[in-house]
Amino acid sequence: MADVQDPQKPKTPRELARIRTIAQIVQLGREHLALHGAAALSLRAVARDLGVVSSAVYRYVESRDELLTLLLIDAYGELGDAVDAAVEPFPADDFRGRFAALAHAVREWAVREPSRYSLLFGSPVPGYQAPAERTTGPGTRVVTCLMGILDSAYRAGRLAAPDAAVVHPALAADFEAIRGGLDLAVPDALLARGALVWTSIFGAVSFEVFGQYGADTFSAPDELFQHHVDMLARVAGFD
Amino acid sequence: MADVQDPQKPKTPRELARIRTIAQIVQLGREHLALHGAAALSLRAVARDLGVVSSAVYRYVESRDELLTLLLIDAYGELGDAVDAAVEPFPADDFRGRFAALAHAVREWAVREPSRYSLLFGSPVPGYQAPAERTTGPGTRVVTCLMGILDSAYRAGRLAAPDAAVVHPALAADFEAIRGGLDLAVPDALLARGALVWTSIFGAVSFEVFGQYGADTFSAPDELFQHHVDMLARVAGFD
DNA sequence: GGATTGAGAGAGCAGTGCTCTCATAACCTT
DNA sequence: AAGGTTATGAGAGCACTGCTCTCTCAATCC
Repeated sequence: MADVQDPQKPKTPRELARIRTIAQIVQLGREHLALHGAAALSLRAVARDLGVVSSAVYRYVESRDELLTLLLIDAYGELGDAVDAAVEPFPADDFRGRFAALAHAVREWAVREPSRYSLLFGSPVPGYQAPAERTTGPGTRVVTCLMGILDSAYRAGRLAAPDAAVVHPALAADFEAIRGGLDLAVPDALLARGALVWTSIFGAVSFEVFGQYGADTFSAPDELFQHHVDMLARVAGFD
Repeated sequence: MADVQDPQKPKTPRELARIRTIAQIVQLGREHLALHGAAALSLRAVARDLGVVSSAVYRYVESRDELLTLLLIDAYGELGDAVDAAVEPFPADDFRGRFAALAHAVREWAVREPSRYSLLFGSPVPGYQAPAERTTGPGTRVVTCLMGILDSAYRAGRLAAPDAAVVHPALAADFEAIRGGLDLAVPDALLARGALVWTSIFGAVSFEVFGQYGADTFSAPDELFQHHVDMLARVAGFD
């Protein structure tokens, strides 16, 4: 039997049909997610839209949580693509520009896809725990990109020196692991600054998307975010 | 009939019993919320714990959303109390200390009550819209406290001057409204800095509570947050 | 004491996730 | 091409959800 793991699988028709059906389910799930939100995502409703009885869907998707995981990966991928596409046009040495592009790309995607952003960065769906081994890869694309920009700027000598604040020794090992994992050169203090900037971007986006600012507190959210990004670029140490 | 609005209502026994029952329902809801999370909050389960059939609960609580609103207000109140209690012991002119106390109080409450923190600052529960007129009051206690600290520091001349970044004119009206509403004196640029610090604190707390940092990326989350607060105090302009 | 009213029970509707069995059609092998 | 295998979908069913309705009864008020 030749069912050793050959990378070029011949794909029987049945396998192809299966893949197509799963893609349809994910697509429908994506629409339901965008329309009604994560917790309202119903396998039965997806089945109805697929023109099939609910139990049939379980042939393709193990459970509702499994579908959520698929949609999670799907959304992480799109966000990562959006960020990459926004950063790429800027010259490699325009660190500030790339940083600002990243931040605005995150925000724009979040505003465009609030339900999917909520799935990624909102409160965890109750009873659902994302399987780390399948989601950490796509889930770390944005922070990897951000840290890459910081690191390049540091290597180019274009990142302001760390301020007085000393990084607590208990964090040294963690930072060293991050540095190793992402192949970075930035010292601890700058890495900590990067982490703060990272959380701040998502804090600002989440406040806006989740409506924490209040109904009509800010009539010009674009300009508010722009200003935040300006300040964060300064915090990060760009030029 | 003397049912004009007299502030000292005599409280008939029935009214008292009703209030007691509602308090019991909220208490049970709080426990369910803490244990199983917001979306898993079930009126039927609360009814079971109350030793009563589900329809009976509807005599006291209009709907599941109504119960969520009660729990929302409840949680906002507790968070506000925690923050106030943490800030209060510091001398009125130790602005940096009060600021740090506020930040740590938020984080500690969030870590202690992740489900309730999620209800307040996580993705909105699907299909549920918090009634602004009942939640904005308790919901703004923390930011009011923060802005109060900033404002006091500013009035005392203990807040660093704003950096070069110019605040976009489109934001002027919004900032003016906030200033008026909270009776503040801080100029736009410092208010914007305050907003950034505010979102950054909650961004960092949310990342930690919602597990966005990754499973065991940081072995010393306390020290990481401490460092973030140090940096944010600098950003805010304390001393 | 009698009328009123509020509380709880119970049935019921429409929806959910998920499991099971059964028939059938598509597929692969000989 | 025939026959065995298997993936697929249907349907029933269980336990749960929110919520509505009606009915009964006891507590309260006058």
